[in-house]
Amino acid sequence: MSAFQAPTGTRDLYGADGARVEALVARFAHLAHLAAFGLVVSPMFEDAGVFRRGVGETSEVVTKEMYVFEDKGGRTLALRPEGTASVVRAFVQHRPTLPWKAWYVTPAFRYERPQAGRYRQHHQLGVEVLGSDDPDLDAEVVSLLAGFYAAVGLERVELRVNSMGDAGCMPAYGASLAAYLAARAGELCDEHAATWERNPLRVLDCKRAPCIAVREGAPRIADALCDPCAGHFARFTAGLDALDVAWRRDDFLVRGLDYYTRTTFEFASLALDAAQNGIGGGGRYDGLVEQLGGPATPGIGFGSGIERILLACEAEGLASLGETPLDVFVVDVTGGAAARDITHELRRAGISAERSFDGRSLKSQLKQADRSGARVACIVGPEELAAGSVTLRRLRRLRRGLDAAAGPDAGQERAERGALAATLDAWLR
RNA sequence: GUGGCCGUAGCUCAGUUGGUUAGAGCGCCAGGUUGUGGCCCUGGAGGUCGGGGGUUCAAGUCCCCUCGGUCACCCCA
Repeated sequence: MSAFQAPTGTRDLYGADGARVEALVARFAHLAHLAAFGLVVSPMFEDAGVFRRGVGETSEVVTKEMYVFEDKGGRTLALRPEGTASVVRAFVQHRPTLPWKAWYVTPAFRYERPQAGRYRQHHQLGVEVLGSDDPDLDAEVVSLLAGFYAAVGLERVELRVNSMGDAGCMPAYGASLAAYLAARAGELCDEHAATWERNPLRVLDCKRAPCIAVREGAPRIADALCDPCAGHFARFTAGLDALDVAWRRDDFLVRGLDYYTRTTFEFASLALDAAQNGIGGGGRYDGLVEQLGGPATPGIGFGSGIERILLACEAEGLASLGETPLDVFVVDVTGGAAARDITHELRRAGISAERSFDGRSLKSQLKQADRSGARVACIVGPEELAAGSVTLRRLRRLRRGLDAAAGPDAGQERAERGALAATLDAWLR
């Protein structure tokens, strides 16, 4: 047991996990660029008020789980529990031209008991668009996330969508829901029997049988939407159809952060257990910019959890995600200068290359080459050094079809040092 | 924050009613083969038995506390 360990609920991602994260971020960045999103990098901590007002005073993410601390200047700061509030704060501060389309990758911090797929530091990929309430944009944003999951290789993903109305129709719906719940408050689960008055919408989201029974007879959001909100939702879902994004309406989809209006959506992995199967979600937040002191500006975005995506990939058996075999392993038993120079030369030519250090034996170096997964070993011994050449040897993934009886020298040949990169290009093609 | 289960080598785990220098497999390093990896053989490194306290002649083993992991609830990515 080492003296220091990663803090509770945190972990180190490295090796195969590190490669997977790299692949996820690269694919997301690529898709974001194709859709004209620009990267935004914001501080991981903010004035705690940014999250209190931005995420919502009543959300549990803020009331129970936020990492709040005082710095040496007496400022009350908080580690970001999610990405949207910071990006919106940056928008209000800098006022970029509209529409502003930003993507990000960020750690997020929540103080809670760790569990499968739930950590005190997790990582999210996301986008935000400020400055348009066009429902076609909603479809574009959701389509981006759906396309990302598809590009990663996930197939068992379900999209649920809903509309939470706006400041015009939501208060009336909240009142009618509250009136309905008041009449049946005794039938709710223990948790919500105590809290339904403060946030009646949360009852719709409850997974316990008593609340599920109660909500069956509850007023429906769909019936309560005003004409503009209903029209917005209809255009949004028509957009999803046009973009070939499969979706399912869920009247009870009520997300946990307070800022959502109109469009809300959630992607769940059907390969994961229900407890932590949410891999990404988001929605529209047309009042958030004002909440943070900016001019009335509509916005929409999503966040998707990298650790959850990794779990979903594992559950779907996508083992090869991020696997990028090394091209060449340089084996040098003449002192290391040749390895030093050849790896440099290959890398400059765009060929990935590794070598061993510390003057290991030929056997040891070849063993390392094998283990590295490299496709080709480039061997330099005294003979090659004297002749100005190298020996190229196919390693395991290039040896299919080579007869073992053909001898130890099968699948290898000499190449001139001067033509090395060109020869390897042909081998690796 | 509440509850269940679990902490022995880098990893997966054995370790008898408490009894001498705590073991195996895998992995790692070296050698067998001073020019050929994967298979095989031999050897080696690597452990304050999560930490602290207690009981005992004696604790990996029993008791208490604590830290950590894991799973579930809550909530969420």
